[in-house]
Amino acid sequence: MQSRRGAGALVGAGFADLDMQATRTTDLDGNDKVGTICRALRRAIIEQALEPGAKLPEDALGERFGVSRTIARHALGQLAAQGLVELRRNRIAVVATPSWQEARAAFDIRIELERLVVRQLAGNLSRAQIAELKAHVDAEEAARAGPDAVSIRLATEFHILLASMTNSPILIRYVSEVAYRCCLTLSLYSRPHSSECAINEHRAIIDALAAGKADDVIALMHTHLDSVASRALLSPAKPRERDLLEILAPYAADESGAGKVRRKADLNGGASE
Amino acid sequence: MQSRRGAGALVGAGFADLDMQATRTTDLDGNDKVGTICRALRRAIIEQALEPGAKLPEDALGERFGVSRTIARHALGQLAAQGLVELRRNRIAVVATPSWQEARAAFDIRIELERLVVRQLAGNLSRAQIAELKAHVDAEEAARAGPDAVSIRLATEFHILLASMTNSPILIRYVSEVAYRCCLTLSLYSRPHSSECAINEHRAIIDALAAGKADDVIALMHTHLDSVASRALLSPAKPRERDLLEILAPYAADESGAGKVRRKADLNGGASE
DNA sequence: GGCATCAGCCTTGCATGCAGTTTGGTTTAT
DNA sequence: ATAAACCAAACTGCATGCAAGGCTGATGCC
Repeated sequence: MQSRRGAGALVGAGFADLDMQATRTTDLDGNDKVGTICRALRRAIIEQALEPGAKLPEDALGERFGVSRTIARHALGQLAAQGLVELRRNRIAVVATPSWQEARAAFDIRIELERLVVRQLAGNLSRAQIAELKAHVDAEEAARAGPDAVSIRLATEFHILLASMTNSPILIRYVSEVAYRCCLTLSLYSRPHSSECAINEHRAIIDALAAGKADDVIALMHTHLDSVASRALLSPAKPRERDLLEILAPYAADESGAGKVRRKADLNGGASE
Repeated sequence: MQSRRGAGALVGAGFADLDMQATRTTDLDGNDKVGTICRALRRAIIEQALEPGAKLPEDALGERFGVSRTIARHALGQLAAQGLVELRRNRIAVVATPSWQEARAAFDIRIELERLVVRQLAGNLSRAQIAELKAHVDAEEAARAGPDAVSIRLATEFHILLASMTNSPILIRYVSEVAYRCCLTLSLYSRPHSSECAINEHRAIIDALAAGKADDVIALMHTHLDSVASRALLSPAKPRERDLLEILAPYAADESGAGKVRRKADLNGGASE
């Protein structure tokens, strides 16, 4: 046994069912144990089982996945390279907590990358591929009954599925990475997910892709991603649990006027600094 | 000591002067030993001291940099995540050898990303930043006398310098990564580097940025990168040492001409051993 | 009572050791 | 002589052990 104390940090985070699942994505990670941990952690992150800021001690990870710290450490390094984890020297790794500006930048990048995807794909999809896309959207539809986390993951994976049809490893990788990053930001800034419109937009994109109308697809994808970003990032700062100092600011100075809600949050809220 | 055989693989690769240099770039890598090795290796790769396909045994790396295999391994993992190194299970890591299609895709992505950069930067640069850019181009100019490798590196770093002025960590990172990848492909497919035009184009971009004419800058950057890509990737396939089968094809049927060059050494020797 | 100091544990940083896989040369059988 | 089999060295995959740095709670001082 190697755990000392931190094991508890992860135990409650909902790992029960995603240990060895390690399904597709693409091949952002290898096929070895490191890759397994990466996929499991990423999935936990994008499904919000691990919220931004959650601690990821090497010991606990290693114990949980039945590997040594060495491997857990390596996996954290990979996830850090993908921007999902923050690694500070001599400190416990944590799930990344992108700022609002970073989130916005990620969406901007994503829009450009996915423009490349649909530009290349428009009119070049096989019948089987179109069927696969439609099946995925059907799965999204079905998942509306389930938890939001799954809907969000499926919506993200729709875009990754699209990218994977380009057969361009680089494009696939960057789209995957940035899509996951965007997905991560949703858990930070987005209000309860409303997926119905996204699903319709996905269907529209598929139709336009099948019709081969490149310009239309590009426009559709752009507005789709833009609206996703807008829904997610509407308020320049809606720090859920991000900055303890900001959260507690309203409570800080009101020893007297107990009923008041001092909107200190506007400070970094409006200015979006 | 820990080297067994492969130590020699790297000794001849020109590491003498780039061990602990570990200059800026941005913060693609950490500040620790792993980051040091990453930066050194990346620099060796983009300066073509390590050609695509060169072997990178963990032992040799560790010995050369005075660290254990663990660290060397981690560094290789990071570089693999950035696409500069290829990692196959149970096999020696090698410098990445992107296909022509991948190279083209990398340039396409780069064009989009750098469009974001200049769009954001146009008209928003301080006097000091403009001076810094001009100084960099001057350095490029000065480096024309030196080896091509340095010119290529400086040209790449001009773009990274631009990106770093956006203050968007994500954009900086992706531009850096993809720029390095493109730089790597130059050593595969490009003919002897001709840098004079690139330098002029860089100056033009700076001027347009300073003038704040966003559309002009975007167009300039686009044509600049496009021409770089064209110069580099003009011939859809010019495999320098890539495909052993292709290289040896001419030699296949001539047992008679014995006085020819003893190509045995170039087989795997040209790259690493 | 409040604040600075400090000690001990938790955690990371890194090296080393062992086991399994690949490699390339040698041996052996045809 | 050729090709299959084999064997030893090299290399990777991974776990473990030790030292150093950060965090937490306790102690002492103001």
